[in-house]
Amino acid sequence: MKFLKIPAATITRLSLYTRALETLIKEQVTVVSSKRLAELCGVNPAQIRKDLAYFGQFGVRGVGYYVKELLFDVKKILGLHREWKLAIVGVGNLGCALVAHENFTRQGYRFVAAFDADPMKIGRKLVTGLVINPPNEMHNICRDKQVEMGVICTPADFAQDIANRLVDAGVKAILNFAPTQIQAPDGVKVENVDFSVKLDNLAYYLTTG
Amino acid sequence: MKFLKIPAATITRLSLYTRALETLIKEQVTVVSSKRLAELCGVNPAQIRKDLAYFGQFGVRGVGYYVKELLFDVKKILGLHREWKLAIVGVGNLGCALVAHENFTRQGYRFVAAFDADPMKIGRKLVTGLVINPPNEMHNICRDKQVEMGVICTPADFAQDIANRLVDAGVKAILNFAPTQIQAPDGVKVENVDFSVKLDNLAYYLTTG
DNA sequence: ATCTTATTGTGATTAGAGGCACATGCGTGC
DNA sequence: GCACGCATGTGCCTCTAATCACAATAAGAT
Ligand SMILES: NC(=O)c1ccc[n+]([C@@H]2O[C@H](COP(=O)([O-])OP(=O)(O)OC[C@H]3O[C@@H](n4cnc5c(N)ncnc54)[C@H](O)[C@@H]3O)[C@@H](O)[C@H]2O)c1
Ligand SMILES: NC(=O)c1ccc[n+]([C@@H]2O[C@H](COP(=O)([O-])OP(=O)(O)OC[C@H]3O[C@@H](n4cnc5c(N)ncnc54)[C@H](O)[C@@H]3O)[C@@H](O)[C@H]2O)c1
Repeated sequence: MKFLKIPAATITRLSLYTRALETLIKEQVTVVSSKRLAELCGVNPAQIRKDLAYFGQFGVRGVGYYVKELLFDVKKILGLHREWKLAIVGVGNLGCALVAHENFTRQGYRFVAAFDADPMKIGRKLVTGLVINPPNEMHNICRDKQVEMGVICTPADFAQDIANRLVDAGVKAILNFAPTQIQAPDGVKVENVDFSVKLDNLAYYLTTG
Repeated sequence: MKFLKIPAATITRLSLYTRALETLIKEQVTVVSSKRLAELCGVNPAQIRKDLAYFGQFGVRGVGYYVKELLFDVKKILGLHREWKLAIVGVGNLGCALVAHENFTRQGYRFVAAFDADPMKIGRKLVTGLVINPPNEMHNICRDKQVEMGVICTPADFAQDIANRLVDAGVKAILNFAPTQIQAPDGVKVENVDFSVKLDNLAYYLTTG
């Protein structure tokens, strides 16, 4: 089981499952069937069972899944049982919103470094107390603070350069908000968050049906 | 051709192609091969040709695609040849960043209405001059201003309620930033933008490889 | 202890998307 | 005006992912 290649879509769904499970916990639900969970997540029940089957057996036949246990297990699979250290590059409108967002902290994502090229911003403190540093210190600071993930919130033109610096600083995972395709060497994972693409999808839908 | 079912992934890629084509125009490139475009977008050349083939023939054999023409055609396919009217609900950190974002305007997405439940915010003007209205005026204002897409930037607990109101106001497309699954009737398209899911993907990658 | 009921885990099946490879056809040069 | 080179458009194949359907099995009732 462990050695099968796991679809990327499965990982994405696992993330969704953790959310649904967290709301179930809030609602004091202790046991959930794949059917019910599937409804909450908008997927097929068999899909859930199969997704989980990649990693082992977590349910009880005839009963379902114990919510708290399953949440624990899925979080562990995803690597959410520990804290992750992030750096943000580009503390503009979007960057500030991200740093301020307290859900991330709750989930174990912590911003431990911030960078911006704007001389007016360097040295200033964010609401969280984080000091903004110049980009040329990225290498040293990221290594010092053991940054594991980099978040790019600069204009698109600089994104590739920033990515290179992050990689150079030993960062192996990048979340890119700039609307551009970033090249990274093997062993470095890049995820893009792209609002306009989503809007374009909606535009297409409204245009064509 | 026109009547085949078109994969969602194709639409997403078309959006990527428009970006690459726009940068090519900036670089004064007039003709591009599927091979070159594929490199820029990080996809397979045949994929590009196939994606375009769903909608017609746009290239010249032995030559490639005329950049400007192709951009025009792809934009038209996506419905980006016109302006779209958006409403934002929840003008917090993220909501403000979105409204302030000038790329959207450049692409033809225009925020024509803003809503927030916070009494301190109602009546205030955003940087764009847009006035913040209370949620109970959503129905009338959206209809008045002919809002076509709704953007949800409220905390997750309120997202479904907001979505219902938007649907009620005739909005047929919703971009949801709240980390929750939204139910909408047939004929209404919901797209989710979910940062934490992307972070979770990175966490999984760093944990498992 | 056995039967019933519910729901998992999974092999088989179906659907679909991506990639290959070649025939098609346009432009250029001779 | 003809031949050659080059990149498109597309049929076919492969591979992957999603769904179905059922056998395995746990809990509770009789
Ligand atoms: N704001 C949005 O809603 C939104 C939506 C979609 C995409 N994006 C993308 O996210 C990115 C940031 O958007 P924003 O609205 O925050 O823009 P912004 O202009 O408010 O902020 C950009 C920040 O990056 C900094 N910066 C510029 N060059 C830099 C460099 N080389 N190194 C470090 N920092 C640098 C600037 O000083 C500024 O603080 C852009 O690529 C934008 O296209 C934003
Ligand atoms: N900020 C981020 O980086 C980030 C990242 C991921 C997800 N999100 C999600 O985006 C959403 C907004 O995030 P944010 O950081 O802007 O939060 P925020 O708290 O800064 O803003 C939320 C806004 O919504 C308003 N609001 C609350 N209830 C409302 C209602 N019923 N009707 C209308 N408005 C209402 C609030 O008054 C506030 O202005 C949240 O769901 C959050 O989880 C944000």
